[in-house]
Amino acid sequence: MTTKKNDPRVMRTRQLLQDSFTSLIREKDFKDITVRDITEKATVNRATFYAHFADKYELLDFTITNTFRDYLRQRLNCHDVFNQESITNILLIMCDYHKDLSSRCQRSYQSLRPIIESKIIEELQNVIFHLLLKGNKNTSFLDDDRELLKTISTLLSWSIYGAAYTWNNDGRKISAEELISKTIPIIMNGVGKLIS
Amino acid sequence: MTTKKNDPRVMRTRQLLQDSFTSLIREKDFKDITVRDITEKATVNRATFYAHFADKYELLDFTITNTFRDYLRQRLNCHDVFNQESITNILLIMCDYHKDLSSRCQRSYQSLRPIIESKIIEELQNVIFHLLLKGNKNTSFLDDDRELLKTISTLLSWSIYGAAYTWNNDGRKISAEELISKTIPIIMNGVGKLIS
DNA sequence: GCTGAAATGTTGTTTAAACAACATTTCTAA
DNA sequence: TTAGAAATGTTGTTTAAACAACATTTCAGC
Repeated sequence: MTTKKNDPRVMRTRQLLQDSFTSLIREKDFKDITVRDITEKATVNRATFYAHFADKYELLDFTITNTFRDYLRQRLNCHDVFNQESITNILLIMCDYHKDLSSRCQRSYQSLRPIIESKIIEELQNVIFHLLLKGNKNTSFLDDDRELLKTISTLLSWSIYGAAYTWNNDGRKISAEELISKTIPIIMNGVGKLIS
Repeated sequence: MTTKKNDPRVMRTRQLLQDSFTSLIREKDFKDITVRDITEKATVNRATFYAHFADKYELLDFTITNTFRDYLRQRLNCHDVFNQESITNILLIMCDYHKDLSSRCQRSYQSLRPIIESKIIEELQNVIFHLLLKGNKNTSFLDDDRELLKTISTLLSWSIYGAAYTWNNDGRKISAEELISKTIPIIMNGVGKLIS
């Protein structure tokens, strides 16, 4: 079966599985959720599950990537360019995201973290990279330039993710705004000269 | 295609079509709703629509019957027997139903009425018949008895439907409770001696 | 450790949904 | 009135979902 991912049936099935999973993750720890649970709630045959995902980890990846992408899109202005404002916004978004996730997945937040971390950062890295690209549209594009932007977006995505995660995990002892005012100068200092 | 109606795919498709239709009926008059509109909103192929329903009228029937049945089930105690209390309750339910329907289908209420009327009454008739049956469980069942109960439920369903419809359509100049106190005595008088 | 039950994957077959293409009817506006 | 656009039905083919049956792994309780 060479599942065309634009077939309405395929999209529906994936959506049903994703919805079912998001609903289950509110109630149970990830490790206690079985494939059977997921497919039953989704009213999808178990064999169909395996036609789409290797196992529940792959569905987790899919779900996390999707919802996080939506989350970003919703709160990011599509005309945004890389600057202090947009990076500040992203840090704020990441703070909220961790806050939301940890409350929405009470049962699983800790066990999920190591699994989803890389996906989130990857997505974040991508967004930042594209912000950087847009800011440099007119300049000629040597491979070296691209590499530099890649490096910057890697560093930024990890540091922003890490800052927000640590803030949330340590109990949010300061406000998100305080965190931002402490963190952003350092971040922007680091890349300031490179991209001006 | 001999559509087994307990296949999850079949149930899902019908539900999607029904939901799409209920949503469209809020916005548009029934006559302005095309089969294409329905299937597009439901993300179901148009040909699939015709595998389930002959035309939009059949979907209307299906939807009305379904939602009305749910509406009744929700507000009717399953232990109810035929008596003044349960019939009063049914009249009240029918008043609410007409009130709801006329507000929810502003665009179509008048054009829908003649089409759905028979389905609603049929359903109502069924419910009342079963209430009557339960009340007479122990007595021996001659065909003549059944016929009498049939006749009673026909009369009651039409009169109750008619009373509620007229009340709603004339602008609800009295409260539902007033309507009930005026109507129920007459209704119960008519059948009173027959079923005691 | 051993056993049986539950969960996980896998496979072949059947069935319903998607799709494209077509003929027919109904509307609409020039 | 008439041309063409849109909506309605219909059909044959392709594809994905459902299903049942199976082997394999995991795991809890004895």
